[in-house]
Amino acid sequence: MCYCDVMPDTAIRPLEEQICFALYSASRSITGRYRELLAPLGVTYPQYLVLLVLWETGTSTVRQLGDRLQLDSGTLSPLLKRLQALGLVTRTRSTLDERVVEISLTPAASEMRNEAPRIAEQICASTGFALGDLARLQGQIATLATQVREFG
Amino acid sequence: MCYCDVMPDTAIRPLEEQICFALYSASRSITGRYRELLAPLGVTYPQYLVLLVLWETGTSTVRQLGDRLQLDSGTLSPLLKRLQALGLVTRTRSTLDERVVEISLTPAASEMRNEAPRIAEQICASTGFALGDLARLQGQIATLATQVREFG
DNA sequence: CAGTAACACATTGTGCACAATAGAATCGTG
DNA sequence: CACGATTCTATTGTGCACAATGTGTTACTG
Repeated sequence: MCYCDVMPDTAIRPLEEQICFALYSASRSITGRYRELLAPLGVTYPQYLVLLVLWETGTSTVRQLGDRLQLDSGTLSPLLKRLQALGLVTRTRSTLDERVVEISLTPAASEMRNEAPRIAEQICASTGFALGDLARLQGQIATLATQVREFG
Repeated sequence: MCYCDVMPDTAIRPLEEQICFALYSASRSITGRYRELLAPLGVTYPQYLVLLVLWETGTSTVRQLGDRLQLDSGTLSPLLKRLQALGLVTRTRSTLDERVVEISLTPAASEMRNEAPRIAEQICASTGFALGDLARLQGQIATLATQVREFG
């Protein structure tokens, strides 16, 4: 019998002691902190994630963005249209493979990259964790996510 | 300077190494696992969280549910109406304070509680973590969330 | 090379999250 | 007791997530 979320007599652990609620709650808390920091830039956290990938790659297909962020086209298609409406990305259909849409940064979005280090720094500070502890924690959470996705 | 999400030369850490993305990604992964397990019961994960609280308290006000789950009425009001439509909760306005709406379990929802231990057990197994490690991880994540909410 | 399978992206519909606002009830203070 | 402030819930509007489906394109296979 598993004692993780369940007590011996089949009583249920309060949600404050369940791993999923911890992840769910923490994710929303830290996303809320990002919301404050990203407000001046006018983008949401999922939009910022797309920019993070594009700052690294320059150009990505919708598929590549989806693989990286674990998001499908149902989420990305409208999100990318909003980024395009904000003048931050361009969407051009590939000439080699007409199924593919390539997403590229505009100069405005490239400029925004300068703000990223300060934002990341403030997020780290908000956690109250030492950097080593934070890295260790991040690694364990990433391992758990991979495990659940692949062998759940 | 913070090295958590930021490299010395102001290069940005790839999102795979950022704590927020780890939380965001892990939360969605494990919620997806819950989705499979909860499908036979016909409820979503946020709805299940409400049931978890009510299995513990029997009756709660909307405010109490919101405090516990860190959700506001904009999220809870429609969610609770859906739970009512499913025949799992009743919503009655308090006679002592007419502003308050009290949420109570129906017998059908009380029955469902028997399924909870098995679900929790399978979630624990899906993580691939030892129970002690899982508890330690859960504690650290909860600490981080509190820190970000209160001192972010 | 014809036909079918696989792939990339978009669309539709449902259900969260959350900000902003509204409306009704209660509380506190003069 | 009056009345302004606070509390509790609901509503509206925007933006994710995700399942299911549709459409056009490319790849495979006989």
